[in-house]
Amino acid sequence: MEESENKRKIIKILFPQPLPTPEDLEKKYPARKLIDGTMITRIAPSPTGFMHIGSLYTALISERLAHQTGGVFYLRIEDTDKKREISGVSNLIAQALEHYGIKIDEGETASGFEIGQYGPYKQSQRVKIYQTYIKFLLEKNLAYPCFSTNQELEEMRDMQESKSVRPGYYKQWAKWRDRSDEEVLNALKEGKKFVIRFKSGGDFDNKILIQDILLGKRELPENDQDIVIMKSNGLPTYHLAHVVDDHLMGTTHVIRGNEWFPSLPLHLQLFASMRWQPPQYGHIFPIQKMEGQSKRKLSKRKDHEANISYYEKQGYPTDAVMEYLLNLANSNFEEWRKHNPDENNRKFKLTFEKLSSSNGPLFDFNKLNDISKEIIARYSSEEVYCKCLDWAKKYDHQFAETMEKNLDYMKKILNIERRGGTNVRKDIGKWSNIKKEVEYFFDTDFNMAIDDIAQKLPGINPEDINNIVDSFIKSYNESDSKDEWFEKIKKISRAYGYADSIKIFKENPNKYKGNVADIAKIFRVLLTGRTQTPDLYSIMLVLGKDRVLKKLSVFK
RNA sequence: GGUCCCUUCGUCUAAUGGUUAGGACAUCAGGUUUUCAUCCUGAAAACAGGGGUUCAAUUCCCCUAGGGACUACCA
Repeated sequence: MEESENKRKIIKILFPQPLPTPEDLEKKYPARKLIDGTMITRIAPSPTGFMHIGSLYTALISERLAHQTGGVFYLRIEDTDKKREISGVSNLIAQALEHYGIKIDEGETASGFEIGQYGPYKQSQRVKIYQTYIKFLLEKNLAYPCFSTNQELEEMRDMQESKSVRPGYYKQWAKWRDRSDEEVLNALKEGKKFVIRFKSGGDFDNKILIQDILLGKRELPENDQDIVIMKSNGLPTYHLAHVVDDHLMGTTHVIRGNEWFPSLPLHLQLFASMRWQPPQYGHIFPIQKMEGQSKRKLSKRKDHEANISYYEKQGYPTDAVMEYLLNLANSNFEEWRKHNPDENNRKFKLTFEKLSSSNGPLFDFNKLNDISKEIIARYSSEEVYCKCLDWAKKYDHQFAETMEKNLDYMKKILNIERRGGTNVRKDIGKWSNIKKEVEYFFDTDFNMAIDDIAQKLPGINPEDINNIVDSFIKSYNESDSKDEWFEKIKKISRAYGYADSIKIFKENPNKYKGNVADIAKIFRVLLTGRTQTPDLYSIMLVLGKDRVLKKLSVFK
């Protein structure tokens, strides 16, 4: 009798302020009405830096699954670690999600407003909720205060290591687990710092059977660690917050990184001790990178491509990044895209079954670039112009200015080999490439060194070059049709001992100095400084007579 | 150290108790195109190793190796 009296005292000291009861909270956050198969999913990042490509990946998967099943996808900010938090980042996450077209139904949106009935969606604003359940666990004798100092814990760990026993705070190592209420009261009166620990009933030698959506049936040892559920600053740890929030917010499927897999027994234990139904879990592998001989997780610090803002800075269309990730998630996406080239990728049905359970994939820029080129090739020149301009306004002001000043000219340039025809150009993979691709259209003071030119035109007699250019200039007429224009090129080819078609040249390679492609190459190099460009005729048309002549005459 | 996960072309992956182990990207070589591209065709390229089970194993089982995750008052 006296014992429970003391216990009440302890709880009163621990939580002097009034708290809602678990019943209050159940009423405030009623279970969601679900139809069979509806999924409620979430993304729950911690605002400790930029948004990781892996978070975007899990967000994408979670969102698609929720919305495909008529469910809800929400954003919850896990900001219980005040030391590592970087202010302003939480909204960056919402903005990033919006930027990539991942629609959240609940949580703080990009504009800063919170929507949804199950909020607040920021854990730091839910402290009372967590404390309600911590108090509940204390009352049920499923939790207890622990006054061990960091130093004591460290010493304990060293001891465990030296005896080579499993480290941690459990069983006989859990010093405060079975202290009397008097001792606890005394410690509190002395004003000692404390945390609240979960009192685990688990045994490490027992195995529990779990069912992961992606990994299937697995066995894990029971959790016997008395893990901290409330830190000394009164905030909950991830484990407690996860269990409370995902229960109250009605999450049905938790998709998260597989670094959480080992703590699954703990989470299930917590759900059980609250008598709650746990959600279904799916643990996905992180996107990795090769370093030397070994793979490793994409690191926030070391790898610029870990940060999703990298892709924006580079100017990859958001769809390209999304489709690349979709492709990683379900490899049959590729097949679907092939048969549905013009569909919005939202029409693609993402499935758990196809979600790979293999090791973490290596990030493949070749693949991203390819996907991106295909996507950009499908855009009209108008779209290319607008999207590129949007990008340049943010990341290349000078180029943005150039684009705006030369709006019509720029559109003409971008329109070359892009009018929805069958032979669309696929050489632009990201907006930051465009500048280089159109450079020569603006470079009127073209002053390429003669040596450079000769280098790009090996095997062609410099004197010939001179004469060929001369003949061309003499016959050049800006209003020539493509056929007329090419006829002139052919004529020049013949005049200087070059075959006027590749076919003819191949029939008698020894008869000619080269073929019409070599002649075209001369003009290509002189006009653009490069050997690979879009259609030459179109380029000249867009450049206009003045620029063409200026560029050609520079060589003289 | 302990616990757990993973392993098919360079990369992402498909499939299967019996297949010439399929596709995509990348690479290379041809071809079409009046130039450059696009496009088309083709080539090279993989079941980590060793044991079982089986008429038959890449597929099932075991071991080994390699890789990864976790082992915080971080998430």
